[in-house]
Amino acid sequence: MSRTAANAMRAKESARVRLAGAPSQVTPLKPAGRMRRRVRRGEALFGAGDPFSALFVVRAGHFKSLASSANGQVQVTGFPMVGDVLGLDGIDTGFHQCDVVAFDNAEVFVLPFAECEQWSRDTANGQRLMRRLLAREITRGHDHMLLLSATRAEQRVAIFLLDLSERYRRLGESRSRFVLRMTRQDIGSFLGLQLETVSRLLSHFQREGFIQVQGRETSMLDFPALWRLSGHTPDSHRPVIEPLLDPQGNLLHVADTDNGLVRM
Amino acid sequence: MSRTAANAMRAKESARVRLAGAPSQVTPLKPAGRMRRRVRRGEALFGAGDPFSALFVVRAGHFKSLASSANGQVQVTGFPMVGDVLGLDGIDTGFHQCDVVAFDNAEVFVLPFAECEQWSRDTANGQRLMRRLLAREITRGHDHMLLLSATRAEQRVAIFLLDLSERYRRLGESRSRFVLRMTRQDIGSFLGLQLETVSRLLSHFQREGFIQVQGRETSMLDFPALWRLSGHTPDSHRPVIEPLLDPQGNLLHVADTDNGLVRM
DNA sequence: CGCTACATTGATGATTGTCAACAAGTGTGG
DNA sequence: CCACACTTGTTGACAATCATCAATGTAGCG
Repeated sequence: MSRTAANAMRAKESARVRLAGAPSQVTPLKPAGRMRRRVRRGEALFGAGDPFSALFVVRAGHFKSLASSANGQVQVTGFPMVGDVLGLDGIDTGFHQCDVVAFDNAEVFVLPFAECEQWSRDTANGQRLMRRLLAREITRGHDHMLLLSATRAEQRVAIFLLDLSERYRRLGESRSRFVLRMTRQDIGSFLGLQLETVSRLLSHFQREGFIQVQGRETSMLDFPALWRLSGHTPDSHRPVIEPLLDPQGNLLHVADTDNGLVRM
Repeated sequence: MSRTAANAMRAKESARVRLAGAPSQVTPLKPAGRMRRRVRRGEALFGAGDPFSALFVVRAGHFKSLASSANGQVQVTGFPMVGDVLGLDGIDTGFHQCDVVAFDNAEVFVLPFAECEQWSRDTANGQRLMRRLLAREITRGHDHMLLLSATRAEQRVAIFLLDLSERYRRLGESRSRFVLRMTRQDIGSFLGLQLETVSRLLSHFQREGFIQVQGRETSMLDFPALWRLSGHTPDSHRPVIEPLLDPQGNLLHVADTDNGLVRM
């Protein structure tokens, strides 16, 4: 089954189930998610210092986001992919604080921030959604800090692989076979390690039979072993991230009383 | 563009606009900041899993905030003090994700979240303030990640000391003499180091004449040296953090077009 | 006053960063 | 189409930093 089909099915079911419980919560929503922007491989969606005017939702492609300190130190803070929201870092100051660069030819939905603000003012759902997007970003930051302070490099790499795998699974793709879009250096920066350490550990995991790597082609062979190395358990992971848009680009509606979604 | 350049640009623009446009932005604000809560030394203001119902602004005292992962790993994510806002992490799920513990007998203003929501819906200023509080927390997270990925422990400790010094200065206290409220272990957790490493580096800094430490009594003796170790420059630091309340507990008002403050 | 938590310091070894060489893949231009 | 430069990835040798273990000292608190 194609990934699109799988997602459509899930979305449909989700809509049905939730509609029963929270019909009164449904309110009309402007189809602002129609505006799109293409970003070519290697190009930046936006850079630190750019004036902030819109949020973006990834529709296709893979990105990396980079935070940089004044002294020139740069760190990869994330690898956004389909369904992820970008640009939240610009809300505070009105200027983006991060660079976001595309790994491949990508496409994003553009949500002009003025509209988001309006929507956030006019509807309780909009307000909730905006708040939760921001709050989730904070939680993501905490998770990353915990990752960075994980003592052993082995542990960090294992967590990284499992996390990526889980994200692909949620998108309806294979959780055991995927392509690493980023370089070893990007991974290293994200994990607070040198690229050689990353390379060595991937090779090590392969020798142990936990994974198979050939360049960026990756297969997860032994999940239990990786979970053991990661120090976590499969279910100990974060709650499911609610998408803002469905695969067709329709805005979703966040109900109040539960964490469910209603398709508009 | 570098962060420094962006900040400089913003500051300049902000200054200009503030003088011209801000006064008309003033609107009445409910004095919700009057409700208080005391927290005794060692007690938790809230803990992970507690239902979220309010935000807090520190009025007096010192805290540490702790993020914990499912496997039991705990990390210090910050050392909130007077003027800092606590509880933002609970907005997403309705339950707090962090523990916040007082180092001394402390007092906080309580801002019931229902009021914040109402205020955020009814006034443009409220909306802005809420958003910016959240967005700032995201930026703070990025800064901490950069700190954690600073390669050398020496650098991390230097940054930690300078950051603390700067925060005290902003509160009108001495930037060169202060007391570390937290243990070496807390510092280590915050910096991703072992407590022994922290202790050793503080001793080392003292031998070099950069600081003087005696237990938790700390004097900063050689700022230039510390800046050099930190890899930063004094002005490369964060923009001034806007307080939510002034020292008397009056709510402040954030104007729209700039980053200035107007006292209500 | 003794207990407990906290801090300092030393010795040691493991993990990881650094430097270096080389291989493999990618894109460019002749 | 091939040669070439360039980026990326792998692997080895070595050194340095930092974690670990352990002993001792110190301050705060009942």
